[in-house]
Amino acid sequence: MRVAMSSSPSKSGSSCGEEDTELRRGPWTLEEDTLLIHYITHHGEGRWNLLARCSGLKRTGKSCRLRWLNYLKPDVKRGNLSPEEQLVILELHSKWGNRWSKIAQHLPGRTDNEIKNYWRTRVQKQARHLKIDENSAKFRDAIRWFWMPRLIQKMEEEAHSSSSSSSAMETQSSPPMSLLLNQASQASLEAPLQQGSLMISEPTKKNPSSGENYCTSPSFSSSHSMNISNQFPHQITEIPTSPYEFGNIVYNTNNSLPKGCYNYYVDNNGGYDIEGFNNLSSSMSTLGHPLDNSASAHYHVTENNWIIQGDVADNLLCNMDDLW
DNA sequence: AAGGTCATCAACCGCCCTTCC
DNA sequence: TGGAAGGGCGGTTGATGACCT
Repeated sequence: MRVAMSSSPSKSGSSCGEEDTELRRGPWTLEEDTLLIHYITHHGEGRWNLLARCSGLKRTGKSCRLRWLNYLKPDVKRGNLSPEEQLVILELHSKWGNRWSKIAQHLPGRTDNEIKNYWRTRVQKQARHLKIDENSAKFRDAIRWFWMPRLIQKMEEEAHSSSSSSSAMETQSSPPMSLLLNQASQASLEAPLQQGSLMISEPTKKNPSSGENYCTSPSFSSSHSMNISNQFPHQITEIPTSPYEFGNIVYNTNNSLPKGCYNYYVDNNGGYDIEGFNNLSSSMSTLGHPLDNSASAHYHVTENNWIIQGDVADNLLCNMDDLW
């Protein structure tokens, strides 16, 4: 069937009277919204073409459905995506690609359209800025190694700020983080192309590399640990065997954490810049860092843990607050 | 202040699958 | 069983507002 966006009336039988000759298009008016809400309130969802005919709306069934699902439905969330939600999107997109509706199932209140728009306007934009193919392993690694840790950092920051202001409020507003991440983890288990699961752990107290207590920037009392189980990521090329640095960012491997763990440590500084990221990216590529774009080799994450730490990373990385 | 550019997002399009008759 | 209708999904477009010069 092809829904003709034309003025031709429906051929199917209908008890809802005469059809109009002109179907409306474009932005919905308040009157149309009210009409749609009123109709669905009394008749429920579904049978969208019938709804379109019977409600008096001069819209196609598809248009009505889209308007309801993406905008009018009571449980649709409005406003910016939280860092937790962004993290889930990044994680699930790495598994499923552009399966927006499937990803949306794990983000209560968010629509596939919203997630798709987010990806196109934010994520793809960064790929363009970095001059990296959005589908490349390099870009996926950039997301995993820098942007996801940054989101985790923001989540921690928000958790700290909300806990300091009101623990009661936190229990009201924070559950989506654990909920969503659990869902992402569960989704990973269900995914046919399973590449890993994702969870947020309690802050690690020790630097796994040195065994010493790990200390981030003064304004941030705990490090962030992101554990991602094995089989992930599959594109990464080679692993450094000893710590090495870029500016104040240290890359390290160690075997002190349980196999299957994949840890990021990010400091609390923001204010990154695109150029810095590009420099970092190219530097890492020359040394065979995961940002290397070679797809021929495989990274066995079960044997390694990476550390990224520093206190003036703002000179090296993108400004995540601007990016996201 | 005005015009140009860019980013965002609601809405539409076309394809495809499922359900119904 | 096959065609029509209903509905879902990913890709794309265009209106609008923010920002810049």
